[in-house]
Amino acid sequence: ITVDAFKYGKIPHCTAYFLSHFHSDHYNGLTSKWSNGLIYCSTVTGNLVIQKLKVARNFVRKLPMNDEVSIDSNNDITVTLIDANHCPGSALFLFKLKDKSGRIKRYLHTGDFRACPRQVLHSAIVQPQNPAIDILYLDTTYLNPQYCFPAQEQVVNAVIKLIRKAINRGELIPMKRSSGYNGQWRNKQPRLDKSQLALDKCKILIVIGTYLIGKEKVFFGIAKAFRSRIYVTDEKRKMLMCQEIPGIESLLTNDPHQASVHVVSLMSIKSSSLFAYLESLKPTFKYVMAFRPTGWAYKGQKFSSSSTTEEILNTSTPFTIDSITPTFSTSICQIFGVPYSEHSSFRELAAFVLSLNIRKIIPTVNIGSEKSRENMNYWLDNWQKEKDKNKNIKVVPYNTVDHW
DNA sequence: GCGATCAGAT
DNA sequence: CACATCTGATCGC
Repeated sequence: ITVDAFKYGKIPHCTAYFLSHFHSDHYNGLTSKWSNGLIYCSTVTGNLVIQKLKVARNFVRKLPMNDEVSIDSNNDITVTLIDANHCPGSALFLFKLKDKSGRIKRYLHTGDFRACPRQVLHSAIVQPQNPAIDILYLDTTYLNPQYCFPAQEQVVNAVIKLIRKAINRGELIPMKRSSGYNGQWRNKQPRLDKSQLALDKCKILIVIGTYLIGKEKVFFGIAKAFRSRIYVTDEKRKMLMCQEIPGIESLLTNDPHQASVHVVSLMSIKSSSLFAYLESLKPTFKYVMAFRPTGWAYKGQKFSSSSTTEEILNTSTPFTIDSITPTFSTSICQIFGVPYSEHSSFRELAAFVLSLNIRKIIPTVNIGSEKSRENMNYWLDNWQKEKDKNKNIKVVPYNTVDHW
């Protein structure tokens, strides 16, 4: 069995190639010519592999979420897919492998994930009902105390409030950029009556930067709040159609003038491109507010190596409308980085590891340098020892199953 | 002239 | 600087 290992071509003795989610750094090497073995993944990821990469159908095995399924004739290998909360179709893989003596070994591979209580509450792994996980392969992208961004929901709500504030004003809100020069501001104060309190009426365009797949909750959330349709390219529409979201088609449009919320590539969120974009959409739009959702956008309080586990778990990360500052701001164009992450924060990694009984943890990200491996192991060892002290392991307390 | 690989930008 | 690309240059055939 391998996970996200397509760039090596045929791997000796590998009979099952698993794909955790549809991001290119994970499916790298998978092309229409693939014939090295069966690919196992979620339904959504499978749809994308067939649609986008044109991999032959008979090489793709779409697996259901949450059910334990056997992948060999002897029933010696089973897998259970758990929603990874990363991008649509992303999954954690729980493998159970029976060895020659009949003992079952459990391996949990997180792929890329944003840890949440729902995952550790899954009947296949919840403590204390389940045996220990022998090996956890962990997405350690933000396993560093400086990464303490807020919940996705909080970020989306703050963005909606910021947009509403601009609508109420009838134009963009003058804001200080985090550093450097801002362009000239006009003095005019538009006056709006109530009928004009909508994005299209005040000609404000909302632009969201995304990759091929991911950040859907940001643009669906904004579109819903302001009753706007969503402009996407035909390419992006195809990607979204693979996700089997009910009623999605009436929300999308390929006419940029028919939607106040536009989804574009993250790379086109820069001032030069946005001015040109705005110009091309005259006179439908006069202003543009652009958002780049990314994990590193948060400048909040940080933990240090002296922080106790209790501090880490109990420290919240406040995020409100006032936390949002533009990286670029003129009277017609603003760009905001918002800490909307699809990887676990440092805190969430702590909560995830502390909620499970794990024999051994193998980090899968930031493993290039010795220094970084040492730092990560420091925290992982701390949390593992913490559990040894308390003996009985249980799920770290939470308010909602959606996030710690 | 094509694909593979890599530096660079965002 | 992380992320997950995308673009453009360079290398090999």
